[in-house]
Amino acid sequence: MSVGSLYQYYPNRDALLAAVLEGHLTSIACAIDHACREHRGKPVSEMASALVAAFVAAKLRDPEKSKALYAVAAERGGPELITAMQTRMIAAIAAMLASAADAHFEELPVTSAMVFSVLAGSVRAFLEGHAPAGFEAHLEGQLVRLLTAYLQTHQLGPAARAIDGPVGLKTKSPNR
Amino acid sequence: MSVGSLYQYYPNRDALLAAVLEGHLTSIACAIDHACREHRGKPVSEMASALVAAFVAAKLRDPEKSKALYAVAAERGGPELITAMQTRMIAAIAAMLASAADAHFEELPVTSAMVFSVLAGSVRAFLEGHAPAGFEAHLEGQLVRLLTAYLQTHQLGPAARAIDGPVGLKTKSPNR
DNA sequence: CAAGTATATGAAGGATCCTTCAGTTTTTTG
DNA sequence: CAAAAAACTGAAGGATCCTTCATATACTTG
Repeated sequence: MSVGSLYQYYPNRDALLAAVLEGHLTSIACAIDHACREHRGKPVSEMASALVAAFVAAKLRDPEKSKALYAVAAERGGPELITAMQTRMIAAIAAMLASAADAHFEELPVTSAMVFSVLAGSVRAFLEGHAPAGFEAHLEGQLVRLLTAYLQTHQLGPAARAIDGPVGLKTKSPNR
Repeated sequence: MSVGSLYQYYPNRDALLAAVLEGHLTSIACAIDHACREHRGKPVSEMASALVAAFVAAKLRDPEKSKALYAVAAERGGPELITAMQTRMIAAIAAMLASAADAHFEELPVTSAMVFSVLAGSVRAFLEGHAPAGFEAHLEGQLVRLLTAYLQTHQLGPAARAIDGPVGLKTKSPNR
């Protein structure tokens, strides 16, 4: 494909890159949407697994593309697109979390945003190659462990989680 | 300061930006180093608090600068600098974690890298403005909660943590 | 198959950004 | 204070990248 042809489909460089970025983000948002809808009402550990699996699979389907688009994300129009898609994904996560069988989230928006930012941040660090060698094998497993632990921090008290909960944590303010 | 003067101190644009980036990364690495050394032998919850506090404070000291440097980090020379500094910080975290009073880490390099990537990723997401409004107030607290929960996933069994441990988790493979 | 339409191509023009350097200002020295 | 050294300045030159457009190719239609 030649330079001139591109300008027949997009008015300028920014529009072209924005379109590519939008396609990429949309496919990821759809994957997250789907995973979240499929796992409503499940325990948080399953939610964490599903979310991590969906996000990692979507991002690593074409690692080169994902990586290259990080540069585009910072250019004109990028931040707006990202914010919009991110809002959508965080909403999907919030809807799923709200239905958790074994946890209740006092500050759903904050928790959802946190979950998403951890997912996106870790995968980005990995893709940009800053991660130590051999990290790929551990990424998904560690993310599941991390998010499960975080979400279980919000677990319901002994009375409510009698059905299937593992040995519990304190319900609130876990540190200090 | 004029354009010409800059070229009296740096041979070219890349060298100038690399110097600024290096200064920034060094100050952050020092903050992490210090926090890690100060908290050896402590329980993991205190380690998490200290790490989060140090990293967040260092990154948010000059938010505009931190944010602008993300762009530089992707340019020529950036990735090398980042990788070097990151290796240093992950090593510091590993040294601290290895001395935890209430936990043992089977795969120290993986866990340390994970902790760092979560810290860096979340703060970046926040700085780039993709985070929802009012997230600033929650960032630090949520990060502490998240990392504490993750690290406590590696807690020693009932026998070994008799000294001060809270109600424990399973020692290994916490999900599925 | 000829004429018409849609799409493809890449060299040339223009815009933007990096770098240089001749001349000026400030500081130091004897 | 005069002379020399050091540091500063910004317009001009050069390099790189974005965009256009005249021309070529491929496809459609009657």
